Amino acid sequence: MNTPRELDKGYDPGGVEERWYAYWEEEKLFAADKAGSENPAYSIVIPPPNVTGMLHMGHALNITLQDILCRYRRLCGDNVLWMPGTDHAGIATQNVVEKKLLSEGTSRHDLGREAFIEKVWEWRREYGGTIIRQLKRLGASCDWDRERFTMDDGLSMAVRTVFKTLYDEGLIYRGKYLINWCPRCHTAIADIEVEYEEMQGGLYYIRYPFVDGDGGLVVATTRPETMLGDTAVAVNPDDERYAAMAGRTVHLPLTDRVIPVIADKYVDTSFGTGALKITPAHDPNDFEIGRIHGLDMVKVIDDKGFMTAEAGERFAGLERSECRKAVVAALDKEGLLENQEAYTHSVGTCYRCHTVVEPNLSKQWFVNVKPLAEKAVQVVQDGQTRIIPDNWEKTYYEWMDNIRDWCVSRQIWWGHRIPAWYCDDCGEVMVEITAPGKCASCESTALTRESDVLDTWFSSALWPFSTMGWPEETRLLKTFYPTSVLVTGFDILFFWVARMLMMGVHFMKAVPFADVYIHALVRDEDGKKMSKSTGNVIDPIEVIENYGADALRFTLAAFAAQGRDVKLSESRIEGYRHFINKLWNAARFALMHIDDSNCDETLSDASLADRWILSRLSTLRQTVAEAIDTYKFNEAAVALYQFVWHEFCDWYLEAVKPDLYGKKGDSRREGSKTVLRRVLSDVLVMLHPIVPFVTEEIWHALPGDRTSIMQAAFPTAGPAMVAYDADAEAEMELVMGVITGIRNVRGEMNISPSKTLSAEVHAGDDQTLNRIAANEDMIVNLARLDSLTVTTAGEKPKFAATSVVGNATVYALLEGVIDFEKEKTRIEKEMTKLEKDLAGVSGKLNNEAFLNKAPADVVAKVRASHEHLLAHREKLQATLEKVAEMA
RNA sequence: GGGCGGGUAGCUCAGUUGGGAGAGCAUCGGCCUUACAAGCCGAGGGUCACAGGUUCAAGCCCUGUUCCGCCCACCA
Repeated sequence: MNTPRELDKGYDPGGVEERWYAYWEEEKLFAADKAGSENPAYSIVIPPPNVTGMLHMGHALNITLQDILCRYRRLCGDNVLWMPGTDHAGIATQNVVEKKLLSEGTSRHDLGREAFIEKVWEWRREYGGTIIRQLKRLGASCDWDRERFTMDDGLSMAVRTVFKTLYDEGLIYRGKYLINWCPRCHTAIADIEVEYEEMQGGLYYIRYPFVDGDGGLVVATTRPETMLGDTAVAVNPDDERYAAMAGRTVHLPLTDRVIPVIADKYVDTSFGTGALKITPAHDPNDFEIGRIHGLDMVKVIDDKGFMTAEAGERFAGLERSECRKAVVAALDKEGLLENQEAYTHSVGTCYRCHTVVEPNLSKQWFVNVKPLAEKAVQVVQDGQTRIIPDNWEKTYYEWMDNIRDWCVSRQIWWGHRIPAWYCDDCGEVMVEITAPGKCASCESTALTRESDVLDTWFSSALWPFSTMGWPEETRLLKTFYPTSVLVTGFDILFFWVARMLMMGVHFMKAVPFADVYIHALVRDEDGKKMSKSTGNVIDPIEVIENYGADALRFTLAAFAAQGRDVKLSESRIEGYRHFINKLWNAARFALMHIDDSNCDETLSDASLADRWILSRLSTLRQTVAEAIDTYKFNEAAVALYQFVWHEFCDWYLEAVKPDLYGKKGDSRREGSKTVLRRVLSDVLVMLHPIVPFVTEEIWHALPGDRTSIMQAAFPTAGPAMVAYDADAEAEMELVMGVITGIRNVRGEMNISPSKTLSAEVHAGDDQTLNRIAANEDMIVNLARLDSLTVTTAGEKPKFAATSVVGNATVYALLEGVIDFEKEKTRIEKEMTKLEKDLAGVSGKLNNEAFLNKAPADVVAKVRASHEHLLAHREKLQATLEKVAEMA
């Protein structure tokens, strides 16, 4: 293909995106570890979205940043593995499928465990691909042939191996403790899965009459229904009001039980009445006190949130909130409710369904994570894993230092079933990777498998190595573990990142990732976080349909400043869509001129504009590479935006038009065509990680046989023509200044762009004179002049508007047009600004301390600036006087 | 109670060896200039939350105050 393909007038992402994505997949361009690859390995494991998930802005940001890194690294020649997959999301998925069953008039209990699990797999086959398809629409360049699911056989093997190993090491145990119970999901949940919400409630003051003698103790509680399970009242031994009462007994109202008054320093004398009711089976702190004092544990609320028989005949069977009302009414009736006041406090809720959790006594499996946490803290302290931005390190340490045992068993059906078996005959507990045939103790074959499954995060914690084939020693592990970076939001720092570090260090003897890049959270308009379950999500797919995936990606990248949350605005996305279109049109223009012949790596004839844009390009190359290397995605995006729009389009393309439209075969024309092609092609490659679709589309319109832009190389120090050129930059700045000065006059004086002007420049030195004279054509062209005269000095032309640029004074000749009043105002305005700058600079130079203590280069800079300002003012002053005469 | 982040143009936000206050959108004025009106050329707009300190020099470093947001702990 020798002639450039013609591009449509405006960029329409529809169609283009699907076409190129299909092409990339067909060509296997996302595949890692292609045969013979000896290149440096670079790997990322995707934070696996829930299989039930729908793409939200949090995903979009997360995926975009990873995709930028992966695409960039591929362009740099690395052997890149981006491991994709989804999470089985135990509770979330079970909820979804249960809801579906409900709408079909059945339930999981009707089906039974096995049939239900089969239903979930069916659901997964039918709907589980949604989130993956959505990631693809965003452009994610994962190695899809390696896609994993946390319930895959291989991952299941990893889970069982880890479980057994930790059990054998004594780090996993089973026991009856007070855990957080969700009555709706009907399962235990871990401490960090409890979300606290402020709620309006009441504080109830209840009198517990003494058994011997008159009076009683009054306690305050927010949960009167739990009093039915009280087994003591505690007072602080240092509390003069109550100390003597310890050891006495009280009647537990509404029951026929008698409970002791005990002394414990835990009691806060300043809260409520200073006397605390103790319900060991339904409050974590009471549980602790109960253990210390050997109190009975009376469970009055069952697993579904209803009162048990132990709550007494009057209340058994009531739902817990109904029971609260009933208890309050009963107490009131018996005259034992002393007082009742409104009270706001935070209440724990289930992070999945936001039902109020019930602390409940229950037999569960736990991981003793402390020993694992210590090692995981160490590797961060050692710098084996860097957390970026590093202020998250503190949060990480804080949590790890105060970590408590992790309750990993869940009373649901969907998930990794705990690999433990109980002997029906002797009660022996066996933890094995595969089912034991008989009891290790009594040889009975009557074994029952544990019915609980594992917390979803247990399998997620193994993700960096389980996806690569562990416990097998695979080539994948050898090549790509530890991974290069983990990109994630801080909301799952504890849920996921910390646990991966613990498991990775423990089982692989190596950190799971060298870097952890923590990005901001995309919040909704109220500043609340968008969550999978609350449904307050903005749909990125809609944004993609309205603006294109590239516009969304560029916006997210430009927003991704470290340490700040993202609040998306429609107008911002629209602005970046305009940028995509700008790039498109610049390419269209370029393609009108470049052809197969201008691929030269050397330049025989370069104009100032050519040398200047190549110099700017060399700086851009460094800026972009450095920005991506340090996860400053916004800096990369902004630098590219600035270059493409305001340097390449605004100046370079306009400046080279006369050359391009010039005579065929002219060396200047050929030179510019070569530069044009070089810049466009380099910029496309640099932009590709951020906006993959439009860059691929343009890339293929370039002349010559093209492979994918994904197979191009990120611009490096060669070729020689792309180099920093201080001289070109200085000269171009002067020329741009002259042009801008004249344009400014036009604007301020309301002179139509269609009216051509003449101008005169008086240059103060030879270099300035030569530079301006050498670029007369560019100035005439871009300032829309009909003629330009350049001299070393001279009188100010009578009818002229003036601007001062460097060591030159530019006069736009305006005979018959000039409004001297206006001109006077214009110059005075500039003068005011100038005086202000001058005052600042003079102040410094008059300050001896500054001259003595500031670094020499700074002083020199200020001196130079001072001289420039003085010269500038002098020129303006002279002009102003002349203008004032005319006005 | 502990910790973290933030307060910069009308809005959304960039801004690190401390030395020039910036971008996008919005606003105002002028343009169909053959890549682009999704565009072009100009312009206006600031007590960098407040108060003190360090420094020759502070949006940036330190202290205090205040407001907003988030996380953790406690919550009888």
